[in-house]
Amino acid sequence: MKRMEPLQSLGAEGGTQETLETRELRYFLAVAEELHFGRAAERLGMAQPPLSRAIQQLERRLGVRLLERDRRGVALTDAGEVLLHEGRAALDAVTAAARRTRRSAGADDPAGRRNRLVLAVKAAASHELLHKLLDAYAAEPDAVEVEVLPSGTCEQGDMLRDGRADVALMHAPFNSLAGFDSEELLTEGQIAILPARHPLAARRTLTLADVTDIPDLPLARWSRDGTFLPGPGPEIHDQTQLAQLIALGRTVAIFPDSARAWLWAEHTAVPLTDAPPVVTHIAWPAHSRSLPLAALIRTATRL
Amino acid sequence: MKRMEPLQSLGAEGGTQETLETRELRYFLAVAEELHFGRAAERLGMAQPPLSRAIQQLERRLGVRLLERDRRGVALTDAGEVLLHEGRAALDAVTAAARRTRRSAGADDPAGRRNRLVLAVKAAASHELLHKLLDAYAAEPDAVEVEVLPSGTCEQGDMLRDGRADVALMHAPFNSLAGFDSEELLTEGQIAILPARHPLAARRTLTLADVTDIPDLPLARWSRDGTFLPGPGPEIHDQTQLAQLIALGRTVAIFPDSARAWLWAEHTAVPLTDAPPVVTHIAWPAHSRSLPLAALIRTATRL
DNA sequence: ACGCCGTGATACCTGCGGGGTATCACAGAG
DNA sequence: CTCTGTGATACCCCGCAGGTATCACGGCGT
Repeated sequence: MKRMEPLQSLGAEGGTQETLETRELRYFLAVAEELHFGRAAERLGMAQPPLSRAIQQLERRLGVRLLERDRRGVALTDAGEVLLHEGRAALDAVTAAARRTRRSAGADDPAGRRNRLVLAVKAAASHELLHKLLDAYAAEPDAVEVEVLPSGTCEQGDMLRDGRADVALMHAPFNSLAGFDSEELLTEGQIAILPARHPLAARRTLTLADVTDIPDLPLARWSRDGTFLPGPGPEIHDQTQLAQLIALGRTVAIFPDSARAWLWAEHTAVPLTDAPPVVTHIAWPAHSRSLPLAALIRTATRL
Repeated sequence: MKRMEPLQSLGAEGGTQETLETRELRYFLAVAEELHFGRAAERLGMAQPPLSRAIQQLERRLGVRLLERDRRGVALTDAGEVLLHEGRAALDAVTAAARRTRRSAGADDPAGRRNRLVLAVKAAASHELLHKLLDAYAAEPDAVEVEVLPSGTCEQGDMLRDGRADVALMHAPFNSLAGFDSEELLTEGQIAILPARHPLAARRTLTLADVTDIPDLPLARWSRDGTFLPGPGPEIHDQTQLAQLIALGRTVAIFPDSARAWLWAEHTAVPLTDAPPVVTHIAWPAHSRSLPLAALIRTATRL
């Protein structure tokens, strides 16, 4: 019955060898994003004092000053900025690990379907391609369930990073493929979608310059994570709304060729000669080792 | 003085919403790698019973069976396999966050040099290129300190992943660039390095087939994370040792062109006509936002 | 000038849970 | 049938995460 002595050697000069806990990362990210201990604590569902203490302890453990407290709010130091970025990535990786583990056992699915794949797609984009892909994959001998997860404007990358999705259809140059493996699937030109009655709708082709500066037809602005870039055009939340506004002659929009699939009678599509081509890729986390995923990718590439 | 009630709502059906703690990941990885609770506990510097409990609790929290205990050791379930892979990546990301944060404040450097870059290179590869790169970068107006970190055979990727390095020189197809951003720097052919006295050393060119099956000259085997692939050739730990063995007429080796820089008098280099070209890339974590890093990359691309 | 907010920091307390030791249950080997 | 080595249980303890109460203090309104 010899009890083990404390054994926390704790190097004399402030040993900071331990790896961070995700709790500490969560706390720091909350503070770094809010730049306000009170609000951060509220967001975390805890009181402010323990938060302050936890951050201090984190700074001590890292031996690095992360925040400049200025008696009137908080500012990030350079090191804090680094931890904000790196910590986000790390936390995403941790939640991805949990999500994918649960998914592989069907623990996050009401029907308990094991080992399914989640495919993130920009809502209503690449309908044609998606349809063909799903059909072709379903015909494969060892196909697993594929759940199609519609994602907001540009967040397929986030979904791959934090494990909500296993694989995504992404559209260069709108989505960044940085950090993922990917295969090219389809290249298409872009079209301007105009009200059929508008004079420009009669043209055979247009240029970007033609479309971006039409006095009576300001270009629509899409929401990007809830906020809108400033500009004259209407703020668009979903595609139906956009389609209606175009039909009413209030705006123009630029889309890849495949958007012709959902045009209305009051719409006219005119090819843009100088718009950059849109390349649809299938993308997945670079470290993935899933066999069903590999099969899906193989199917996609020989589409 | 109203005390807050417990408030841990804990969803009726076993709420498992929380994000994993890195401690749990560390524990699981240890067990999953050792496939033995006792050894894993020892490696973690703790006793076995708390480890068992922690893993059980992890399984409960995820709602997933990770290990098949079979009264004679332990086996991974499918879900366990997933968590092993994803968890490694996640843990790497967490330690990378800590390392890079500390580095950006100079907290991990005896001299306390802030904001330096760590460049991982395969020891003694691309001498020429590396030299030019460092010189060119040092001449830049806002250059920071660059620490050159020699890395073992193929672990530059690991070093980028876990934050020991910020940027690396990698050699396709030996290193996998998956998951990183990269720019191509240099393409070179490969040469066979032979003992000067060997008959084949007289040839102008050789093919892979010529070199791989020479009865009296078995191809050297490099150590890969401490172990060696089976084969007849000598086991090589470092380049000097290899050079000596070649000089003694005991083995052949295949290297990129730039290896000519360190040849001895007793060596002869013969171009291989059918060896795949080696492409040296500069690679960095895709999510990196560091300005000094961007400057280094810019310098590298215009060599 | 002076109290009044609102900021983050401190002081102090409590309870959960992470970690320890002792022991069990059991499967295979001798 | 014991002996050995596996992971699981039982039980205990104390460290620390988290709570409340309060402080120190910089702006700011009147």
